[in-house]
Amino acid sequence: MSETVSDALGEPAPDSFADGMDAERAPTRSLSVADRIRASILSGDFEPGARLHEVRLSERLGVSRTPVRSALQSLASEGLLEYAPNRGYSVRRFLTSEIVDAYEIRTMLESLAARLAAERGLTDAERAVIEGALADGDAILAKAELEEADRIGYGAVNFAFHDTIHAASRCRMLGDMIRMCQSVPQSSHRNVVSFEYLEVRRRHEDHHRIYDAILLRDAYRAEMLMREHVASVKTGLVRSISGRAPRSRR
Amino acid sequence: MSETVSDALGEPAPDSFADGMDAERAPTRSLSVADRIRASILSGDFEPGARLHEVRLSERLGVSRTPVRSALQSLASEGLLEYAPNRGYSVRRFLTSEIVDAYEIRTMLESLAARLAAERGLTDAERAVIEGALADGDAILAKAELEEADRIGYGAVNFAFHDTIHAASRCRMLGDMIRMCQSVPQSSHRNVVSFEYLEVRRRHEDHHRIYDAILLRDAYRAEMLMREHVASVKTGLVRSISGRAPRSRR
DNA sequence: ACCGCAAAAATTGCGTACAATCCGAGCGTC
DNA sequence: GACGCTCGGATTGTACGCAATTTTTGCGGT
Repeated sequence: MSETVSDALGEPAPDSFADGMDAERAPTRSLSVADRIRASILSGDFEPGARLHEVRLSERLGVSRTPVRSALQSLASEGLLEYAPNRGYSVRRFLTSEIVDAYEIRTMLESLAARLAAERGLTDAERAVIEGALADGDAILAKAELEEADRIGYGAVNFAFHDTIHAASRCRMLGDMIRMCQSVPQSSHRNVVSFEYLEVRRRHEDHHRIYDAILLRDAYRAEMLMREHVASVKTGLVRSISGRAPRSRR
Repeated sequence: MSETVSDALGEPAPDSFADGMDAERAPTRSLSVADRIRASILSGDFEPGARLHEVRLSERLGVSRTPVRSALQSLASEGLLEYAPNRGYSVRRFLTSEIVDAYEIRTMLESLAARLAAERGLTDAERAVIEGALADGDAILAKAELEEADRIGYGAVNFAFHDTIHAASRCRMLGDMIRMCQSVPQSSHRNVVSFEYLEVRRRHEDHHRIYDAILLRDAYRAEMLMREHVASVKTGLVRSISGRAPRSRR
């Protein structure tokens, strides 16, 4: 059993691209268009390095170039696209080294979030969410084997756990940066991390310990546990990339 | 003797706002306008929370609303402005806690950069730059007292040192994120950090040790030294904010 | 006076036309 | 045949006008 790395530590799922039926909950076309293009890229509709022509996108999406340009600029600032003046936007090409590096960064940021959460404490609501997530995870793992539905369920549990800690850090910039790390597409869904029962169980145990440390306001332990927790996912990713060490960069 | 925190670890200096004489080296109006508005904000031309009206800016800058809108969006993604759909952009208000938090984040990121630099090694050019910066710093500190020019000179030395390590991390996202931390305006140049001779000397000694660790490929030591190096600046900032502990948040 | 509501003003969002720039094909020269 | 140049098409950058939304203003009721 294995799943994409993205689920290993929790991540929102994209939806389809050119569905004109899009509910368009977004308050403005620019934002809506950005969401749709982002989802399209993350679902692999464009080759890495492909140019994104403003007119074609605007025709395909049924809007003018203006909101498309705005959306492209947003996506570039998110790191999903590259921009060259007078030469437009293209899908950013991620080297495997960049994907691994994103986990290095995320390791530092998530461990900081855990430390800050421990230092600053949790609200009642946050405690409730985490305890719910831990209980749900316990339930899923009570069975000795994981089905597809369990993996999806655990992904949600996992996301709730981490997301709540980000919130508990009371530091918006930190959450934003972690989001940027998560938005690095995992090499077009090609890189998978080992997702065996024991791996999940171990990560879930980590969650329990991290929560304990935060509750006890043990900032140092919370930081170190979270650091190891995320770093282990990186290690698994590196290993799965093909058993050999992360290849030289550039 | 003291200087703004921004110089304590190196940061580019902004230039004036509406100087139409602006060389406009930027390849496009949008980028040029973004630079000018950014400089204007960082130099304190706008109150925190102030709305930025597109038409007024476009008139003041002598361009149409289109590049202004593009520039505002860029600045918002940099974290300098806040955006609300249909309600425009306003200068982001930074709580002192957010400024301190930015240093917390930067501590983690810079220490990671130092570790990666140690793991991955320096190019000849990078070694040369750092050794030059260290030598220049030695020269400045040979005198037992610092004049204004020395402080400016040391700021440049300091910037070169850190910037080269960021580059040596071979991790673009890391550099980008550190830049975001640096772009948090230090509470309108009001927060200053102790900048006495001994403080600078100590930081310069840190630089020497960090460089040694990187040269020796001692990743752990490089990380820890850099962590303490940046954290000490944060501590100084917190102390200078008024001698009392960082006040409770929210 | 205070509150709610409606119309007007101000401001942002979007569409479209035009200008500037970039890229490649074709041609001429060496 | 290779190199450089010019020209044409394609694409992005900018200006401007109108539509949509928000905010302010003004009025009537209580």
